[in-house]
Amino acid sequence: MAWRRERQTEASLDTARDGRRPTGDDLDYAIVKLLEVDGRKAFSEIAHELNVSEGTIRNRVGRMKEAGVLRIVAIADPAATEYQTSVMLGLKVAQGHTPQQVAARLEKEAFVVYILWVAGRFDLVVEVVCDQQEHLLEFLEAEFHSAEDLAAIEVMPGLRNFKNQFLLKRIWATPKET
Amino acid sequence: MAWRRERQTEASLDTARDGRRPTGDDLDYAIVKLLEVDGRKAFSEIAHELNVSEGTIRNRVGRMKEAGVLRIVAIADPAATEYQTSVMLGLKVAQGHTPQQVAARLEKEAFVVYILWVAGRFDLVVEVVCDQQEHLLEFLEAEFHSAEDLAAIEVMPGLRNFKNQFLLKRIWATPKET
DNA sequence: AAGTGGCGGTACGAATAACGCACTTAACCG
DNA sequence: CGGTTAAGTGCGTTATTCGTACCGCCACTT
Repeated sequence: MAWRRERQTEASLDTARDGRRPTGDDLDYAIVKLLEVDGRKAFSEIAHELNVSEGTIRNRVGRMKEAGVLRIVAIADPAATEYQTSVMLGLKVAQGHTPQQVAARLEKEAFVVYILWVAGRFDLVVEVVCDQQEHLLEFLEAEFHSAEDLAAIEVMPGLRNFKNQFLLKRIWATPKET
Repeated sequence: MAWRRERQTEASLDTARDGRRPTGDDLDYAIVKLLEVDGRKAFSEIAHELNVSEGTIRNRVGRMKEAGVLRIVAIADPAATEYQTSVMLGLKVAQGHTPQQVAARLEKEAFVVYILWVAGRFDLVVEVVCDQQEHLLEFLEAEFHSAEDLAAIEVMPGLRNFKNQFLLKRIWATPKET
């Protein structure tokens, strides 16, 4: 869990009331968990459920949104939504480099929507989504084929997507709100 | 897009006022577009922007949620969230079967969160997410290793996920709200 | 062609929730 | 040990949502 924050000192709060309430990072986590089910759930309700004040929920959610770790969005029916197919890449990391390093590099690229470190034939499985074919080719050339930290690249063009439980490929484009 | 509805008869409404306002299906679509950016946007604001009453937005959103074509959820940043690592499968479809057929079969499985038909070494790239290891093994055995429509399976256990722009792996499980 | 039922939109008061701000508490740091 | 900062809380104000009744339109009935 990367919900770590700095302060871990709130054990006091925990015992402050009977109905144990989440402390520190767990609070953020608990809030997210509730919001994942219903993104419009009232802060006051959440506050009541977690035994904290409404203001706290508001602050935490605001902070998380600000920090970019949380977004509340509408999702239209996957069956009704069409998303462009992408490219799947199977990468073998070159000697002297680590999957982490490569992942760290690729992570920053907007076209890269998914990076998974795996065991087996590849080291990394990466999905790239791009609107225009030209961009894609340029991108592959620049970031993959001419990369020194890769020993082998296998490009598997996406032909059709049958299922995608996550979607939401590029909605993140407009981060500012209100 | 499957935003089609029945009634297309509201052309009258369209011209009823100066600031043209979305008609019929377009209204739903416009609402979704706004909510995709900010899932917590006030109905009253949306109403004002689209030149309809707040109640209408409320009704529409409620109906869409009811119908299951719309969900408003929180999404946590992949980098901050830890989700159990999954298994990536590279599948080669057996002679006499098609990727579509196999995909259609796998699509129904809850553990399967992603299916992509690709060109290259594999026919299908499939991601499986599962809480418990045992379930996963059983599942692989039952649905993949003993499947007749597959010629080859390559299992690539996920070691670590560096980026996942979509997430939302299993949230759809609880469709009802409030 | 009038009657009628259903569906969707609107209006408006009551109930709720969110916001802004001042205040308290607790940790951190010379 | 005070000063400083960051987070949580309480509360009055503002804004939004909810409940409900009403209206208009269309389709279907007889």
